[in-house]
Amino acid sequence: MIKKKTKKLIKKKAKERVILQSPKGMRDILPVDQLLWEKARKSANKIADSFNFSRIDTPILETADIFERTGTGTDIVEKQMYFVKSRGESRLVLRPECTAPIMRAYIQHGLSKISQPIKLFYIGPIFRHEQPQSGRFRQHHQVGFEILGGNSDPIYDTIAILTLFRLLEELKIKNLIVQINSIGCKSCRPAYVKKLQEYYRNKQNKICKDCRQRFLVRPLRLLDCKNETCVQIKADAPLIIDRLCNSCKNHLKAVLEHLDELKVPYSMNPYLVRGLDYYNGPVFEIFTEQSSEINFSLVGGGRYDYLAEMLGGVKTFAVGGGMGMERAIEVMKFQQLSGLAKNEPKVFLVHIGEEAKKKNLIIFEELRKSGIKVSESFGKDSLKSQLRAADKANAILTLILGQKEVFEETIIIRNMKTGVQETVPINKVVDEVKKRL
RNA sequence: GUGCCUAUGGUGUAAUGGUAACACUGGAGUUUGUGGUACUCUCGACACGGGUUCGAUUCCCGUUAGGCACCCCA
Repeated sequence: MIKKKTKKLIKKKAKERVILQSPKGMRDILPVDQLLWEKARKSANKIADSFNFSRIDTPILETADIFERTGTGTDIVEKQMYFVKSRGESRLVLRPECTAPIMRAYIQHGLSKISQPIKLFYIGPIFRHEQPQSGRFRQHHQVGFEILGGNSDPIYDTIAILTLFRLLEELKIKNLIVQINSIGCKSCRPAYVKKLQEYYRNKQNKICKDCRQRFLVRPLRLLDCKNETCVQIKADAPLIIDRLCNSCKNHLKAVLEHLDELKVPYSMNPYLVRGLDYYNGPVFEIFTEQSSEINFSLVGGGRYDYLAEMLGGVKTFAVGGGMGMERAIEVMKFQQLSGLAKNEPKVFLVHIGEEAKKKNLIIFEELRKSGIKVSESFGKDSLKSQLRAADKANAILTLILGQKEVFEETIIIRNMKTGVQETVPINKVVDEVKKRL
């Protein structure tokens, strides 16, 4: 007994360290993955630029209000927001999405007063307290494109879809398909919902528990259920695309025609709905086909003409969508499309002796200033280990400086591929290196 | 939030009721001024807490994290 206690105490003392772990569902992005992230960010910037979207950054914290006003009845807002303890009285949350904050900024800064529509894009982290899974995190990053203001021309829906589609293409992701649906507007959706509820009313005892809940709160979600009997019942349920008003019907039709002309592959998904309440009209998601391992959507979006009013602004036509960066990167890895070239050093510095090391520091600066990427392992002293390091760094040339060379004011240039070495005057080293690269 | 599965060095894997093996990686070296192959040496782990036991990395419970499904979503 005593023995055990003592032992545990010793063990405890030895292990008296904090258990360091990133919070659940939140990950470090390590150097090995940064190339992919860099690629994703660069591509987003490139696409944004070519489609004339301007960058906007909004705070990571927002007052809870703006989400609560725009997402009543949605899980994202009701169950998944992170509240931040702060000194003031305002209730702050980590943003669970970016569309509402951007609309907030649009209203707050009077962006409706400049030429419309205004095209905005963003890249940043968002936070949702949900159960992590592959492709699902509590902190994830989205890049999104929003078109605010102007009229509700279907061409803008098309551009929103096209921009995100081209971004995925730019990331070399293959087998893309857009899924599209329309969820109607204020004039046709209520009538449809009524019809849907009528259909389900006498089937209450057949559908699952969740669906009975949905029946009351969010009837559109009835169409999302994967429960076996629910799926059967769903098959005969009225579909919203059959009951759209003329305006919504024509709007959707126009978008589809544009997509046809652009040869963007799409399929109608009459069961597609959105997680947030402010959407109307066409909604879309983008998937990759064929991979059973990846069954999540990479992009989601739609039209949200009611959002501005919900936030207390005037009616503003708007459409947009976002791409999940983690998911896109996951697919890039899965499809092995990484083929990204690291910017590797061209020249490696090797020293023998203290004098040479000092001198090498100067040469390091000279080369660096003249735009040559140079690496070293100043902390190692043996020639062998330094050359080994040069090899691992994939250097093209290695500059070897020993005592003899310091004395003679020369330096050895070694071609790492051929092994050929030449001795050159040290004051011409930059030119000599450039000549050989 | 619910259910099921998992947890051993940095990575990928072993084995065991008596404190852990292998490979890769990292570090040092193979007579000291020459890398990429080979060889030698070396650093490095039983997620955390509790219980059963003479003794737990191993069995049990809890926590945490990861995976999968549901919910939902990018």
